[in-house]
Amino acid sequence: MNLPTASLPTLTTDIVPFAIRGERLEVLLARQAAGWGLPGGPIGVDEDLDAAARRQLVEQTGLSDVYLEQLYTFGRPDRDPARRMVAVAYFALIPIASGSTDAPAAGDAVRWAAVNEPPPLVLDHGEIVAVARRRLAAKLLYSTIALQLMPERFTLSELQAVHEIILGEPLDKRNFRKRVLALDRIEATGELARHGGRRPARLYRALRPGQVELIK
Amino acid sequence: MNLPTASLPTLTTDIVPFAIRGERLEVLLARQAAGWGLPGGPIGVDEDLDAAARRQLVEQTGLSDVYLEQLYTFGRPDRDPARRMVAVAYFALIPIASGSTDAPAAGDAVRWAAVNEPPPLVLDHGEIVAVARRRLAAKLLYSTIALQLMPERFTLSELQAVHEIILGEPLDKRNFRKRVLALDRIEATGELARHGGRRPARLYRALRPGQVELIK
DNA sequence: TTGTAATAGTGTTCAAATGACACTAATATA
DNA sequence: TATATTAGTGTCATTTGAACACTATTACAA
Repeated sequence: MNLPTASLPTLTTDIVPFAIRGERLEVLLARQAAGWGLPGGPIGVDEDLDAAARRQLVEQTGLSDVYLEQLYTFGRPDRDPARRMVAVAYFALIPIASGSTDAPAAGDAVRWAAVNEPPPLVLDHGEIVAVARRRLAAKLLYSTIALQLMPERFTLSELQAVHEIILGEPLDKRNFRKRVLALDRIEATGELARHGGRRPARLYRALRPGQVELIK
Repeated sequence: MNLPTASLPTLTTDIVPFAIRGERLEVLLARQAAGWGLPGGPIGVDEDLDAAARRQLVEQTGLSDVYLEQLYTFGRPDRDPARRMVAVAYFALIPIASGSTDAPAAGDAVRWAAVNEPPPLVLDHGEIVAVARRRLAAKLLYSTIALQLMPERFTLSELQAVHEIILGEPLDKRNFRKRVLALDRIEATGELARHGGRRPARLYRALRPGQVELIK
């Protein structure tokens, strides 16, 4: 097995796995020798970039079949003091755990952290999270990307809460519903969500679940 | 000097240098062994990604001090049949040559090509140009990026023509002027552009020339 | 010198989209 | 049966966007 030579930077991926948990936007971190950081690692010699990100996410967090999008490539020569590393960064969107367990896997090798009050992260991972967060917030406004954070069935109140959490500001309930229904990207299932102690809400589902489309 | 080993992909940049020439959007190509392709090449072991792109653009085309933005990282394992190459792609915006010469440099090592009817390019460079073109068109709508294609002083008709060429559709003259002036990112210099044979136009300049700002 | 060709410059009106705003409905539980 | 809690619904005013035509200024030709 060959080791990196001095003639080439090492190429890695770093993945920012986002999920809405409780009332916050959180990131899933992976334990590393130097502290907490983003999941990711070296890209195989003949491995596709997207495939590498997907593989590392599964290996390190157990998460599969999630939305994944290339974010930016970080390559400041001093971003890793030890050796030259260039990271192709991705972000992943993990649906809200609708039922059952929400711990993805891997005992104490991973942890969730709030994006707003993040713990110190290794290298420039804090910056990568910040860039990813900005991109996510921007895309909320002109795409259907928020649906990738939702479970298969969800209520309009839940969808609105997701928008409010990411944008960091309250939205008008009637205007939100008007807009989101006019887009014609979700449909009512006919079922009701019953939680207890209040009026049950209609459940909706995405018309084209896998796709992220530009809107307006 | 070390050569690439089998354990790491080779990291390169590819730059899509856009300019408005005549009535078309064009790209500057560099002659390569296998045909015409984008300027670019290997990134130095301790070289910053942006710096590498900038260096290669100067070396291969003579263009310096242009707007440069990271586009996307292309890494399909089969994109180069010879060896594994991962390319961090950039696009550059070159101001319309206001006066004097517009040939950037480097005799027959470079050539301009229309983006609409592009010649066959090496590897996946055709795809990279297409992605860059889409990004440029998208950014026209929500940023001041078009100003990076303008000379220091320009007329509103010229600015409108740039938009029309990139968007591929005619724009209403009065609405265009209303919008662009309301943004408050350019100012009249007080000078007039005189070309001959017609009414001279007012010259404008960017208020913050280097900056690309998000609008509306 | 006058006429012509060419481009610069300028407002209004209508339609559509956006944003603000408050009450009734349905359920679980005390 | 009363109460607490969340779901669900429409209108109006303002802002924004789109369509639209004529006059002004110059160079050059007749």
